[in-house]
Amino acid sequence: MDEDLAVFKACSDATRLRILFLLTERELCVCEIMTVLDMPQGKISRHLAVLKQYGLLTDRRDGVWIYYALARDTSIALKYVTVYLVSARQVHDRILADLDRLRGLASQGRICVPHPSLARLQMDDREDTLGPGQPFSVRGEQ
Amino acid sequence: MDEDLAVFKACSDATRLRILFLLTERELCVCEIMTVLDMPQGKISRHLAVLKQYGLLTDRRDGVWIYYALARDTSIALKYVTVYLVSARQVHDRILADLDRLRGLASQGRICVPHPSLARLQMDDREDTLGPGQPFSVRGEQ
DNA sequence: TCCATATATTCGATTATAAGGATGTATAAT
DNA sequence: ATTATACATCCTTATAATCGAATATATGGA
Repeated sequence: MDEDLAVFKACSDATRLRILFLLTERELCVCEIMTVLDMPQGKISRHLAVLKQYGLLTDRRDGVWIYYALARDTSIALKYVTVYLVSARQVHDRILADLDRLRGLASQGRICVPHPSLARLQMDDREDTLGPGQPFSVRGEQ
Repeated sequence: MDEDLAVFKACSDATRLRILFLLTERELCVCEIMTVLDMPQGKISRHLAVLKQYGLLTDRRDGVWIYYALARDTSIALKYVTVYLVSARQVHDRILADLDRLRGLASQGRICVPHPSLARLQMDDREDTLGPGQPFSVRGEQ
């Protein structure tokens, strides 16, 4: 219950919501997020700390970089919020633009890019939480 | 997107979350909610106003009473939050207790009770948003 | 050891949110 | 008309969240 409340508090900020949407793509380090969102580093770090404290994120250090990823199964609310994120990411223009920028950055290799062997989370697994025939279907992407 | 954010803001308060859980049972008037939650009327009214302003609730006047009900299909986030509410309401002790008190009140006829012909929302319809075999299945209740 | 980079944290100011309590308003009954 | 009920709203205070800017920490390499 309190964890569920924490999930909604974590999601009740526009910047944090955009970060969460980005993290449905794959795990990301701070510099990738701040570049995509074009926001100062301190701001991103603070929001990541909030998200982690509320149990939505895990982090993993790889040398200088710290990669953040969506946590799994830490609360009932997070389960449904994750399904929401995966389903809604192709609906909102701003999120689509964010994801485009993210993919553009990675392909240009302009900033730190995680080792492909380590950086992939099978986020698409989480579609399975929804039954077939959903209005905001995830199939057909990528 | 902004509507989605509004939904999460609306849910990021313990009192409002408890109100939303209560409203998965059926539409309710203010006096029912304040009695079940044992909170002052002004506080409940203010939270209901917030929920309505954020698009989560509809209201309907019936004489002296104003009945609030969960809105439907006003945003993507609300769709998933509603599924969450229906699925999680039998998991959290505090929510179970709230719902028990609500049913107890109604059966004792101690406070205003909506006309049965008007007061029912087919909230169980919303289970259909989830596929079968969910961890927090709704089937088996009532 | 010294430096550059990536990230975290602190500080102070601003703004947002929530609560209690008092008051206002509509409705219904007498 | 008056009164009671159900609800909304305003005001004030207290607390918490957010931000920009600056500073601190940790890592890896020269």
